[in-house]
Amino acid sequence: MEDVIRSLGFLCLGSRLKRIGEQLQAEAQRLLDRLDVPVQASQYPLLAALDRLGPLSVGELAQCLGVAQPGVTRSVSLLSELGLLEVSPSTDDQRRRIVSLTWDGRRLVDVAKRDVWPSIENAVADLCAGLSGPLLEQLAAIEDGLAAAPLDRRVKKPEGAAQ
Amino acid sequence: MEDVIRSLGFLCLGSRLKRIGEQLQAEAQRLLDRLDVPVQASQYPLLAALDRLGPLSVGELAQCLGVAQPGVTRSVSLLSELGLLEVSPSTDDQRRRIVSLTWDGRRLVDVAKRDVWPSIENAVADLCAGLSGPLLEQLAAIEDGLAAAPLDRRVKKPEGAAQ
DNA sequence: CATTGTTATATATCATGTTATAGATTTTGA
DNA sequence: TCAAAATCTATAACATGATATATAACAATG
Repeated sequence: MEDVIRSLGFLCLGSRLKRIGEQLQAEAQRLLDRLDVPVQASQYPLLAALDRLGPLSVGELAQCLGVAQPGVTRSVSLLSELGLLEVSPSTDDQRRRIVSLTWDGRRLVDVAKRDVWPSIENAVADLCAGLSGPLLEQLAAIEDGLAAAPLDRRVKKPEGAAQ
Repeated sequence: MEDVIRSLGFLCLGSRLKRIGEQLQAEAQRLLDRLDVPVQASQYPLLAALDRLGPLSVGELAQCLGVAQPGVTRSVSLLSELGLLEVSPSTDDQRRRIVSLTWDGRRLVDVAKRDVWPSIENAVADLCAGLSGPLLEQLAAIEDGLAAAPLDRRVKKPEGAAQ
C-alpha cells in the first residue's frame, strides 16, 4: 500500500517529520524503560536542560526547549510529583518559579547520562550514518532504516563488556 | 539562550523532528485557513489519501498514512460530521467500513489542490531549497529558515496574477 | 501612591498521537 | 457445523503539543 505521506513530498513534510519523531521517541522509550523510572522519553529534554544549564525558570525552560510555556508548566508539575524536580520562588521576582533537579533527579540524570543516553545517541547516529543528499531522501532512508532495524537493535554493546 | 534540543544532536532527534513538524503544520495551517473550512492541517493527508487512492477502509487508511487505527477512526468521525466524508459498510465484510469523499469533500480537495496545496508545497520546497549535507545541519537550516521567513512569506504569487 | 500596562505562570480547552481492550464479524479447522 | 482463532473497528485512557485566558506580581506614569 502506497505511503501517501511519503508520496506527497514537501506538501506533507510537517506530518512526516512528526511521524518519524514519534517513532524515534517510541523506540527511545524502550531503551529508557531500562531505568525503571516512570518518565516518558519526551520529558528527558527538560531534565537535560536543567542538567546543562542549571536551575531555570519556567519561561527559560520553554525558551531553551522551544516549546510553549504551558507545556513546561505541566511537565514540571509531573516531574515534581515524581520527586525529580523542585520549584522555588525567585527571590527577586515573586512571579518567577525556579525549577531545579532534586537529589533524585540529579541521580536519574547521572545514571541516564552514563547508561542510556550514549546508547540512544549511538543508535540514532547509526541510523543516520552515511546519510547525505536531499532531505526527503534522507527521511526515506531513516524510515526504511527504522523498519529494517529498530533502535534497540542498533545499540552497540559497550566495548570490553563481559557480556 | 541555548537551544538544548539542538545542542543534544542525535540524542533528541525525535523531539526535534516533532518540533519542526509541528511548526511546519502550524504555518501550513495559516495558508489552509484561506479555504474557510474548519479543517486542521493534520487532517488533509487523510483527504489526500482518499483523493489519490479512492475509497478505503479504516485499516487501509491507517496503513497508507502510517498512523494507528484509532487515530483514523477519530479523524473519520470528525470529517464525517463536517460532511466531507461518508462511511458505508463493505458489502463482502460487515466488519469493514469503507470511507469515501462526499461531494463537499471532493470539492474541498479540488479547491485545495488547485489553490493551496501548490503554494504550501512551493513554500516548503523553497525552505528546503539548496539543503545538503548531514541531516542535523539540514534541520538547523530549516529551523533558521523558518525563523527568518515563515512559510506564508515564501509563497510565490501565481505567475501572471493581477495582483 | 494609585492606576495602568507588562510580564510570568497556571489553568482550561482542544487536537491528535499513542496503547490497550472490547465487541462484532469472518475465517479456520477438528 | 461449531468452537476457537483471527481480524476489523470503536472506545477508553493517557500523553503531550497547541492557543486563549485568568491571575498575580512587577514596572511605569500621572
